[in-house]
Amino acid sequence: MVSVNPFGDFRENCRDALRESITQLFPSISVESFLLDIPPNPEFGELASTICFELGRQMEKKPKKMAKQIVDIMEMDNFPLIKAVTVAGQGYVNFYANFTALSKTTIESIHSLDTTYGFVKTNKPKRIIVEHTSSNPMSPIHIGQARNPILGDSLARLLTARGHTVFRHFYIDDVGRQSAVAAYGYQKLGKPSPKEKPDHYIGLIYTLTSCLIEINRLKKETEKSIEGASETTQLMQRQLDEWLSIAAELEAKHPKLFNQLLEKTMKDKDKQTLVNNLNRAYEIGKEKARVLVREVCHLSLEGIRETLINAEIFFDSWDWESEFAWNSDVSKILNALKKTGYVYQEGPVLEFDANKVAEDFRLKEKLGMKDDYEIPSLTLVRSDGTTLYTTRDIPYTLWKFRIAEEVINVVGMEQKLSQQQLKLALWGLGYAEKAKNLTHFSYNLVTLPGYKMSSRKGRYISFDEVIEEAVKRAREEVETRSPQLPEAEKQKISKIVGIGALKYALVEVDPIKPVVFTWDRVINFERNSAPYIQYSHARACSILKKATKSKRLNFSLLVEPMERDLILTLARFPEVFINSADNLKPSAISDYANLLADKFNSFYNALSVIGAKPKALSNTRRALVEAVSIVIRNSLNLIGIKAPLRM
RNA sequence: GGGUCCGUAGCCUAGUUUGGAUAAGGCGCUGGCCUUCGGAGCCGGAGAGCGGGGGUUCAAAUCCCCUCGGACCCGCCA
Repeated sequence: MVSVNPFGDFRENCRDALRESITQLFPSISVESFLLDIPPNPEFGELASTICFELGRQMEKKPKKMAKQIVDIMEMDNFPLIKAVTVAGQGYVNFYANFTALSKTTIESIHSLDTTYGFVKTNKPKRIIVEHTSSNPMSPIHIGQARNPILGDSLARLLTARGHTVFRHFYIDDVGRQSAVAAYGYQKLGKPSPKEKPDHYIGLIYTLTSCLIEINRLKKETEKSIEGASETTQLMQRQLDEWLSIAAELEAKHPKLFNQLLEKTMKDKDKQTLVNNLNRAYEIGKEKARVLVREVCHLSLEGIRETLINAEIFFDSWDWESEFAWNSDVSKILNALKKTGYVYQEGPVLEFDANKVAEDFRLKEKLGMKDDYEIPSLTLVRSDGTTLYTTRDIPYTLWKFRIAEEVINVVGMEQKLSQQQLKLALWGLGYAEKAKNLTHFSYNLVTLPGYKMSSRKGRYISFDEVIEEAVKRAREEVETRSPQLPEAEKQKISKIVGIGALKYALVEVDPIKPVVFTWDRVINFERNSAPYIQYSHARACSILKKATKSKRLNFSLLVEPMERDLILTLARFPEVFINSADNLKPSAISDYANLLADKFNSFYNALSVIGAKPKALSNTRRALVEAVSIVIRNSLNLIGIKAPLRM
C-alpha cells in the first residue's frame, strides 16, 4: 500500500493505540494532545510518549505504574506498524516499529510516488506571493544580498511542493533616490553603453556618482557651519573623511571612469538638488525623467536577471514600483490614510501615527512589543512632496493581496520596523485580515570579516564573482576526480556542484543568524555541504546502474541497524518536509539531506548491495538504495540544488 | 537612552516554536580503514553541560525574571 507519509502512519498507529488505552482506563480524563517524541536512542524504540508524567500529576499516581497499566491493555493487532510497546525509565511509553511493514511501505511508496514523495499536500491550499530579492536595481546583487534570493526561492519551492499556488515577485525599487543618482551619473557620462556585464557597469556608475554627490554635499554643509567645534560638524567631518577615502579607493581602481565623471559633473555646484529634482520628476512621471531612469534600470536589470537565471532562480512577475506612483495608487492610499485620522501634518511633511493604530487595535503584544513601547511614526511624504519607500509599499502590498491571500516578504531584518509600520498601516486602513496574512520573513546580514557590504560605498563582493569562483573550484575537483568525463558534462557538473555548495552554505544557517562571508565557508566541498550530499547521490546512482532491478524483494531481510536507520530516515522525510514548509524553515531540509547522506554513506561503507547474499537481500537493498537516491534528489530540489547522476 | 534579535567544545553550526531519557554534527587536532558497489568516503578518540545568576517544573539548552557581551533598528534612506 502506498503511503504519502509512512512515519506519520506509524505515529498515528501509536497515537491511536495510546488514546484507546487511556480512554478505556481513565474515561473521566480528557487528554488534548497525544504528542509523541522521537527517542534519543533506538533502544527506546522509534516513538515515545511522556503522557504518563502529565497524567500522573493530574491523578496523583506514579507515572510508571500508569504506563504499565496502559501498555498492558493495549490491543496490538489493530496496529500493523507497531511491533512492541514497553515501559521505560520513570514512565515513558516506548513504541517499536514493525520494520518489515515499515520498510515495505516506505520503500514501495518512494518508488511509486517518486518525484513527489515527501511532498505531502496541505488541506488548506492558498494563493501565496513570495516577494524576494527586490534588490536595489542600480547595482549587481552582492553576496550580502544573495541570501535573499536563495532563501526566497527555497520558500517558494517548499510552499509549491506543499500544494500552495505560489507566485514569485521581484519588486523593482526604481523610484528611490538611488535610481536618480545612477541616472544622473549615467546621463553625465553621455549614456555610455556598458563595457562589461550591465549591472556591474551601472553599479559602478552608481557608486562613483553617489560618492561624488556625498562629498559635494558634505563639503557644502561643513563650509556652512563655520564654527567647527559643534558635535554635528565633527560628525560631518568624519563622514566627509570616510567618503574621501572611499573616493581615493575608487579612483585607484577605476581611474578613467572616475575622472571622467568628476570632470563632467564639475560644473554642477549642487548635485544633491539636481538628483532630488530628477527623483521628483521621475516619481510624478515626467516624460524625460521616465525615459532616462527606465533606460538605466533596464540595462541594470538585464544583468541582474542574467545572474539570477545563472543561479536558476526564476520569477513570475517583475513589479515596477513606479507603476504604483504613476497610476495614482499611491495618492489614493494617501487620501484613504488621511481619512483614517492616523495621519498628521508637520508642515509640508505627512506622518503616519503607527503607535496609535497599535494601541487602538491592541496590537503591541501580538507584534511582540512591550506595552509602553512607543512605535516611531512613519514619514509618508517628504517636504518636497515625494513619497518614501514604505509609503509606496502600502499600495503595492494591497495590490499583491488582490492576487494572493497570503504575502511573504523576504526582507532583511534591518527593515523590521518599517515592515511593522506597513502592517500597521494596513490595520489603520481597515485591512485587518490582510495585515494578519502579511509575513515578514526576515534574515540577517552576510558580512565581510570586519565590515558590512555596501553598494553605495562600492564595498562588496558580487554574487556573480562568487558563483564564478565556486564553479571554478568545482571544476578543479571534477578534473582531478573524473578526468574521463566528456567536456560538456564536466562543465555541467561543475556548475551544479559549485552553485549547490553556495546555496547550501546560505540555506543551512538559520536566517536569523548573521553569516560572516569567507570563501572557504561558502565554497565547501567536504562533509556537511551540498557536494557531499550530491556525491552520496552519485554513489547511489552508480550502484543502480550496475545492479539489475528485480521485483523479488523481501523486506524482512533488512535487519541491520544501519539499514533500519536509513529506512527510518527515509520514512520521516514527509514529516520533515511538512514542518519545514509550514514553519518556513528551509534549513530543516538542508539538515535533513545531510543527515540522509550521512546514513547512506555509513550503510554504503558497511554493507554490500550488488554482492549481497541471498539474491533477495541484494534486490531489496538495491530497492533501498534507489529510494535513497530519490529522497536525496527530492530534498535537494526543495532548496534549489540539483543532484547529478555522476560527478 | 528606548526597542528587537543572537550568545551551545579552539572555530562554524543543529537542537529553543511544541520542556523529557547519556546535548547532535562539521572544521581543526588525533588513531585506524586499498572491505566488494566511486576515498568529495568510512570507523574510532580527545574536546561543551548550553554567556552568568535566580526562578517555575517530577523534568530546562528549551519557559519566566535579572544581568553581561555582540548585532540591528529608533532617517524627509531603502
